[in-house]
Amino acid sequence: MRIGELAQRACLNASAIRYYEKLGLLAPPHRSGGQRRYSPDALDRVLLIRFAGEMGFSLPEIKLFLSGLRENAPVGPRWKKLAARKLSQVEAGIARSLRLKTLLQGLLCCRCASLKQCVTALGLSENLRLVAAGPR
Amino acid sequence: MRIGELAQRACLNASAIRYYEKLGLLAPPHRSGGQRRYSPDALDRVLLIRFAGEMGFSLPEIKLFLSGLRENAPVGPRWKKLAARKLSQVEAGIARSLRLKTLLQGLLCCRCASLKQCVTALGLSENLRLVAAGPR
DNA sequence: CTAAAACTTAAAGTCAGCTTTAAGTCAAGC
DNA sequence: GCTTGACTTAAAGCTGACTTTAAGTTTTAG
Repeated sequence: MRIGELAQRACLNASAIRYYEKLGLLAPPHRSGGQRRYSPDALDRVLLIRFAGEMGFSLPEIKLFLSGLRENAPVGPRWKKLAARKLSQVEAGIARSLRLKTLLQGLLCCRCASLKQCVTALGLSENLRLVAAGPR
Repeated sequence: MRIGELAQRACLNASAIRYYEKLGLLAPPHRSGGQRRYSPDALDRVLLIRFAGEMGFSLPEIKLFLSGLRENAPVGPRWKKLAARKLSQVEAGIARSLRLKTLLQGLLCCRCASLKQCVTALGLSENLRLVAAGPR
């Protein structure tokens, strides 16, 4: 498989594949006449990287846990630890977003004469601190 | 009030205040010997900007709705429209994060022999599309 | 009066995750 | 053999919300 086909199948730009390789997330493949040729396994790998990315893991984090990933190896404690940490981050993000939602709904429904009044009427200085204490 | 005091009271860096001024979110204040001097109202304005920022509005968006903000003017339809849009974005983000949470929990609890098996066993290619269809 | 702290500016740097550009090489179809 | 499209590289550019830097000015405390 050439890089263009791999990219297309993974719904990525070819430059992203090269970028992953440069970062060490993807092993340098065989080359034919200077051009990269990929085995079908590479697609799995790329999809796994994308999947982890969608889960909110950064590329260095993905590199970290893929580096310990052997073919058919059990899901290790390192991965579990990372995933648990990410889970709590996601939960914190949800909690924060729910507070935001409540605030936005409050602002949308209120009948204050001005936005400023509205903000103070809702006692947002307290909520502001809660909202500001987001994830990451 | 000098810029340092304003910044401290708003829990910001002074450079952020100057940045807001440069973007047109904050009116250029009086100057004494070339240095900015702020009225107490400026603090309200800055806090309102920060608050909107915490709500997920970008600085251009904030500029847009603050530009129509008059002292004690009623909350206008423009603001309502922006806020409603932001609300739906926040809701979409929450929905996405909840799916992520479910997936992470599934991955953490499963007993698959390998991460790759696990990912395919959970039918993540479908969820992947759902998760990928996030806000923004 | 002096030293330090706070201020001024424009421009460049930071972070992530890529994309774009420039200038060139390789492969495929006719 | 020639054209077109896919590929190669390193380096620069993009977004957003600032921060940092460098070099200079003003204010304040002692």
